[in-house]
This record gives sequence, structure tokens and C-alpha cells, in this order.
Amino acid sequence: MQNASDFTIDFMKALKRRSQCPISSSLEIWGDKWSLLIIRDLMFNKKLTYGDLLKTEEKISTNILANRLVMLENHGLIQKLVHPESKAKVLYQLTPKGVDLIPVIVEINLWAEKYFTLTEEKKSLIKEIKMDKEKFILDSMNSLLQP
Amino acid sequence: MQNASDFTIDFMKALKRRSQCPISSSLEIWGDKWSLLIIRDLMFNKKLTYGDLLKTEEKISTNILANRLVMLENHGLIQKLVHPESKAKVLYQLTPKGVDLIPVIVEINLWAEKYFTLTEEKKSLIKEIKMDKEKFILDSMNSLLQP
DNA sequence: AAAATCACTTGCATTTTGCAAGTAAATTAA
DNA sequence: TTAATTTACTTGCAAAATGCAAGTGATTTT
Repeated sequence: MQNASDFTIDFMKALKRRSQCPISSSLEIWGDKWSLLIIRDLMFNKKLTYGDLLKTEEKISTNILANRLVMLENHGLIQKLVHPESKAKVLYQLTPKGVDLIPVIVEINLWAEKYFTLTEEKKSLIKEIKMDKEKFILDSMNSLLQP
Repeated sequence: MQNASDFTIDFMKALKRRSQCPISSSLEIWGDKWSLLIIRDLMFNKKLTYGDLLKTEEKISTNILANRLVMLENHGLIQKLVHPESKAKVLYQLTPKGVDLIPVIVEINLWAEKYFTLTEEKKSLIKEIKMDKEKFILDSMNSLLQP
């Protein structure tokens, strides 16, 4: 289905921008139902395997996950790492470009807290954000950027 | 194609959440390539007609625009207004729920400015945001919330 | 009255999504 | 050592969404 040259076509298509608008350009990379969920998971867990990402509550499909990981990797938001214990496993982590999406993730959380009913766990996370948003963002980014 | 009962099914489907996660719940409403572009346009222009929204640089298709407008309206992010001059025209504007997405839009702009080449116009907008982000957000929201 | 504009709707081809089975390489269990 | 399991995808297929362009009924303009 999706072989190397098909993928290249998709990737090249994504490089051709609908407009010069920053919002539009961004949505072309991660404006779908799944990509920010992957960013979310890597933000909270630092390094995850393909299998870890498959097991989330939202139950992403294998082909969608594979496709999104390749897109995010090719756009420089995530990178693959060698797994310390197993050649069969791949680890993914955010790049600095991906880490820079944390303020977006934080603002989405704040918006959602206002309009959705959330679990106590999510509520306490958001309470923590609200105590000092900028500090939360900075700490999260620093934590993710060190090895 | 999309009649009232088909639409109800779609809308009810969107109410059933993949998970309790705030990010996931949000993406289920506006996590696509087009919805935040509509929010963007209403943020900068306050009230727009269907035809105005069709004429943007990104060239959204008529069926996609119609579908997104209905979804955003049904989820309470935008509302329709009677046009002061014409029964043929409909005006759309952001509700407070939609206005509350401005911090998200702002953070996306800041992210994009770091990773894309932007026009001078967009650069100066972002320069203005950076001068005092919270003030920019507050002023934008207040401006949109008054009649 | 005819033509143009408006907000959609529709037909159709293409693309994407989602389900579930498949595959080759690596690892673990027997 | 062999067999079974795990891993990261890949694939086949049906359903759903997207995008192009024409269509439609109501309203407005010529």
C-alpha cells in the first residue's frame, strides 16, 4: 500500500502549503484527530514504543499510528531511538520542535477543562497548570529536553 | 446526502468520546485540517458569511465548509446571525466557547513562527503577540465578546 | 422578467480511516 | 534447538471523508 515512493509523494504534498498562514501550515502537519494525541503521550512519558502508543485509551489503528509516526518523524517533531534492551523494539521521543508544541497542548487542556467533564486525574493536572502556567510549561519543556 | 437524521447520527457520534482525555475530546470537535481555520477567520473578522469563508487563501470546498460550520455551530463554538441587509445571507460569529480558543490559536502562531517562513504581515502580527501575549489574548477576547 | 448571488446540496472519483489479518525479524519459552 | 510469542509494521477491504464541480431553490440585482 504505502511504499517509499507513495510516501514521498504524500510528504512532498505536505510540504506544498495551502497558504502562508501559520495556522494553516501547522494544521497541514498535525491537524488531524490523532497526531496531537501522540505528542501528548510523548510529552507525559518521554519515550514510548510503537506498542505503548497502540495501547492508549483511544485505540488508534495500527496503520494510522504507523502513518502518523512517519509523518511526525519526517516533519521533525519526533525521533526514533535505539531501544537499550531489544533490537525488535523502537523508541520514539519528541524533538525540540515537538517539545515546542507543549504550550499548544497546555492551552487545549485549559480550554477543554472549561467545556468538558474530566476525570479527577485530569482535573488535578489542570489545577497544577493553573497554579503557574508558564512555570509548568518551562518545567515540562526542560524535563523533556534533557537526556 | 447529509440530511437531518444523517447529521444527527454524526453529531451523536461526536458526543461519544474516545476517551476522557481533554486533548482527545477537543480534537474530536475541531481536530481536522479546516475547523481552526474557520475559528481563525472569525477571530480576525468578527462576523463572516459563508461566501466570505469560501474565499480564503486555502480554498475550502463548499461541502466541507458547510459540514464544518454545522459541526462548529452544533458544538456551540459559533453561531449564526441574521444579516442586516439581506435575507439571502447568513452571518457567522464566534460564541464565548469559540472565543476561548484564542489562546490555542495564539500558541499555534508562536510555534509556527519558529518553524515556518512567514509573510511580513504574519510576522508583524506575531511580533505584536510577543510584545505582551496575555494582553493580546485579553484584548482579542474582549473585542470579540462585545456586540 | 432575466440574470446574478446566496447558502448550501449532490454526484462522483479519490483519499483516508478503521478493522482485522498478515509478515519478517527478534525474543522468549519449551 | 525448535516452537511459540512479541515486535513493528504492512496489507486487503469496506466504510467514511475529502475535493471537484455542477446543481438547486430562495433572494437580490440588473
